Amino acid sequence: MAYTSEFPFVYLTADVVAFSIQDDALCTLVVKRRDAPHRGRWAFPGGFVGETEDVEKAARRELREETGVDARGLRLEQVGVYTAPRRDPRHRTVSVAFLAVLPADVALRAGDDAADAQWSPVDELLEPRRLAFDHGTILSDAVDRLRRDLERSGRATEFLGDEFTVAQLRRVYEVVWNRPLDPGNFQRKVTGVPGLLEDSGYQTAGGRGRPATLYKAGPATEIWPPLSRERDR
Amino acid sequence: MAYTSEFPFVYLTADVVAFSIQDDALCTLVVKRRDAPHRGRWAFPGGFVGETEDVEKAARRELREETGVDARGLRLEQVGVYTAPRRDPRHRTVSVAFLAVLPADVALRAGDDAADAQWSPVDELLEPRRLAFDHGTILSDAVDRLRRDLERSGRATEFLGDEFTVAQLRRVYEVVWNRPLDPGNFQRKVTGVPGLLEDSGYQTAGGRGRPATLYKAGPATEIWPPLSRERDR
DNA sequence: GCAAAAGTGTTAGTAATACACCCATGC
DNA sequence: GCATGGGTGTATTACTAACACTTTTGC
Repeated sequence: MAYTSEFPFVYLTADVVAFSIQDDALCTLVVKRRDAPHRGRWAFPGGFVGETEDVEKAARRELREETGVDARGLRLEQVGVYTAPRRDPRHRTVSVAFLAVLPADVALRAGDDAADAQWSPVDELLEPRRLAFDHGTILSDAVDRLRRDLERSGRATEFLGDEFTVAQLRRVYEVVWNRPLDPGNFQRKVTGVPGLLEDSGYQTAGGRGRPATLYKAGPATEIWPPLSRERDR
Repeated sequence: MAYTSEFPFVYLTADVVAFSIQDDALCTLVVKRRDAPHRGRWAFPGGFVGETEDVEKAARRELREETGVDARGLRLEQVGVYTAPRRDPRHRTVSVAFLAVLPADVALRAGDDAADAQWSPVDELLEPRRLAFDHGTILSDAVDRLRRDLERSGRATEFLGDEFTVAQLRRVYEVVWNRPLDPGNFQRKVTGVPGLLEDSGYQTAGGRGRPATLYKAGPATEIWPPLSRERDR
């Protein structure tokens, strides 16, 4: 027994909701729980924060340990904190949830703490009781945040590799927002934001149709005016 | 010594950033700290969350205990969680920050835990070292959130009483955004959002100029298209 | 009447939308 | 040639922004 306290305390954990697009579906990285509670169910990679460890750093560490994804240089964004008194039946545990975006081709490797790690479609995970603890709520909040982010930020490029076409970027938006976008208007919009996309000088080759310009993500982080996803609901 | 743990733990606190407009300035409710650390400096009302207590409930309780503000029915919104290992020098403490909006005329009463409670202008509190702990960062985040909220939500009415004029509502926006708005365009915009404002049937009397219609907040919670504050920076 | 504040009209510019159309490639 | 997807042109509609103008009060 190593720690004592005069006051009630809580455990602090960090969880990572890592998105990517697999087979044209928005997916998140989940690991199968090996131990009780919720043994055998899926959960987001995450775990206890070290005594003097930064929460964001703990999130990166857990992501690497449980899934093999190297999170150095990955942008983590705080989604929220989950604090319900009985959300973990063992002891009160407060979880800080982070959102991350990964390209489709990252390599996975299940770690020691997890029986398995895999990409699962968000649609399936949002069905009742698919996820352990309150991770369904966390996922729902994270998806909302991601959808909003894409309106004003250039984050969508993080779903893609270093070089990509406008059509690939549009596909990201269509999958995340679950609605079709007009190819022509999208093209004009994103190429018109100063600093958002940089022409790599290369083009696609070998596909059907006219070759497309390959772009790199530019220095701009904000899209103004924002892309609209709601106007015509 | 009441509590023991095998693992490192943290204390959980809830803090409330309560905004109101006093003398045409955006203010937040702060209390003077009676004890170390940061004795004598200003901090947001807040404190430890009870063992089985909901965090949001703790926030309401602390607001009432430390400032005398009755927080029943008040809308609290999570701003974020603050977790830096040394943010409290005594022991690692994780704070969940909430944002609230109050009308200008709420009654204050300093509570047991605080030597004093008062409204202070945000501009002053944002100066270096005015606030205890990392409350300067919390305030900065809360102000950003508030400014964004006003773009799309009808929250601005919470700064006012039950009945108010369009000019008073516009003044709220001008103070929070710190920029002038065109009276005519603002009028058209807010009265044009279905369900945002409801005509109370009354008018102002006794002031200079033409009497204004008194409105009540309507059921609409979303302003679409949003009010724009950035287009012409 | 005059000042002041509420509220409306008008116009120009900007952006979103829909969709026609041309371009460049594989086959 | 034809199909396919990349990319541009263009008309319509919607909204913003600027500001002139009318309305209704106190003095």
